This record gives sequence, C-alpha cells and structure tokens, in this order.
Amino acid sequence: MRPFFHPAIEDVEPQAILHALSDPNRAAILAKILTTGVVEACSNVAALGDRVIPKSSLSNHFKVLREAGLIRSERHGIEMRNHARFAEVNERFPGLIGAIINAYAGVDSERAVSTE
Amino acid sequence: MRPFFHPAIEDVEPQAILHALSDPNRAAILAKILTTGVVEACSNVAALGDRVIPKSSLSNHFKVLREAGLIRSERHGIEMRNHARFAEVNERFPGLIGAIINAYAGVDSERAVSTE
DNA sequence: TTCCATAGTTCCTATATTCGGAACCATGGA
DNA sequence: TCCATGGTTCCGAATATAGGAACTATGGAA
Repeated sequence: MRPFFHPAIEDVEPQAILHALSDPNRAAILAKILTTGVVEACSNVAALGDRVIPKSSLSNHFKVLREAGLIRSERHGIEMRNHARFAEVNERFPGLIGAIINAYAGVDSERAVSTE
Repeated sequence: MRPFFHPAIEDVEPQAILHALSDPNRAAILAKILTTGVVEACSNVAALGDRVIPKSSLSNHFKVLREAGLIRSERHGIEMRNHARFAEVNERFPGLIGAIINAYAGVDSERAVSTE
C-alpha cells in the first residue's frame, strides 16, 4: 500500500481541479468535507444522496481529489482522515472552489424544489 | 449538417461546465471569446499558444462548449460566430466562469515568468 | 451556371479513461 | 491467532476522446 501523494500547492493545476469536480459525486464529497471539517472515512460518505457508490470507486474518487490538490488524506490507525486544502487552494485560485460548490448547491436545491 | 443545439439556461449543469473547461484548450477558447467579444471562426482560434489543433478537434471543442451552455454559435454565411453566454451563466452560477478563467490566467502568467 | 476555395462537420478507428467486482492488505481489538 | 473493518489494487468491460480523411455548405470568380 503506497503512501499518499499530495502535490505541492504550486503544482496544483486548474484543469485537475475542474476535472476532479466535474463529477458530482466528487463535488459532493468535497462539499461534505468542507462543511464538516473532516470526513473520517469512505464509508461515512457512501450515503451520498440515494446512490450507493462501490468501495473501489469511492477509493478512486478520494485519490482524484487528493491528486488534484483539493484534499489532504492521512491514515490514522485503521481509517483515513480527509480534510480540505481550502485555504491554500483558495489563495492560489481565489473564489474557485467556492463558486463551484455554490453552483452545485444551487442546482441541488432546484432539484429539491422540483421534486417536493 | 444539423442545426446547432443550445441548452436552455435552466438546463445548464455545473458538471458540464466543469467538464468543458477542464480542457485547457477549451478554457483558452472561452477566454478568447470573452476578451474579444466574439470569435468568428475556428481558424481564428487555431493558433492558441503554439500547438496546432486539428479542425475536427476544434469543431468538437466548440460543440462541447456549446452544449455545456457556455457559448452560443450561429452560422453566418460561410463562417460561424461564437459568443459567450456570460450574463446568463453568471447569473445562474455567480462567479463561476470568472474564477475559472482567472485560475487559468494565473497559471499561464506563472509559466510565462518561469520561461522568460 | 459551373467551378473552386474556404469553413466547418461527420465518420471512423486507435487510444485512453472510467467503472466496479473480486481479491488483497493493514490495523485494532477479542 | 483470528476476525472484522476500512481501504487499496487489479483487471476486464464499457465509454469517451483525438485526429485523419472524406464530406457538406456557402460565397465568389470565370
């Protein structure tokens, strides 16, 4: 099991961030990390909406977020703790993460209204 | 040759926008349209940076931008005119496009400094 | 008209990505 | 030592992307 790779902040590229967040599941994961501060395990996240995401996919989603520079993961005993690298990334790309998370939040609330 | 399809603004989704702009070529095309107001043809854009983009790829890039709701294209005689749907999209997703374009611009200027 | 150049699209195939099941590894108890 | 838990890795199937070649549409020139 390889150690986690985290890019230095100056190596973080916009295309990687956009690619990572162009998947709604990954965007939801990041949103959850941002609102709760830390997400302690993949399984905590598994119940994102109603759809079940397989473990292997989830593991890959975390990897993509990590390698895009959006989160930092550390193994802590048996589980993994993930936190957002918000301050760094937001300094490098001002407003980017916020605008993206807001965009998804807006659409989600539309959907909630239309199906209630 | 099918007519162009443009999604209604309320059907525009964040993931499509992020996916479209996760390609630096497409981001550069959009940036060019935003700064010049209109881009009048694919070939005007062909000289983006130093890399030559084949016509077929270029055509596809415009299609992706169009279907993501980012640009509006109209055939005008022999050529195509493209303009950004900035106002609409920015109202729906405030700050999103600007933050993305700025992020790329920042990285580009870094690169310019490091190679000068 | 007919012919040609230009601008762009479509088609097609080689290549690259993504998804997810199954097998695996590492850690912390019982 | 053994098991449960939490993740990762591997791998094949499905999907998406890139770009060359052939095609279409338009406007002008002869």
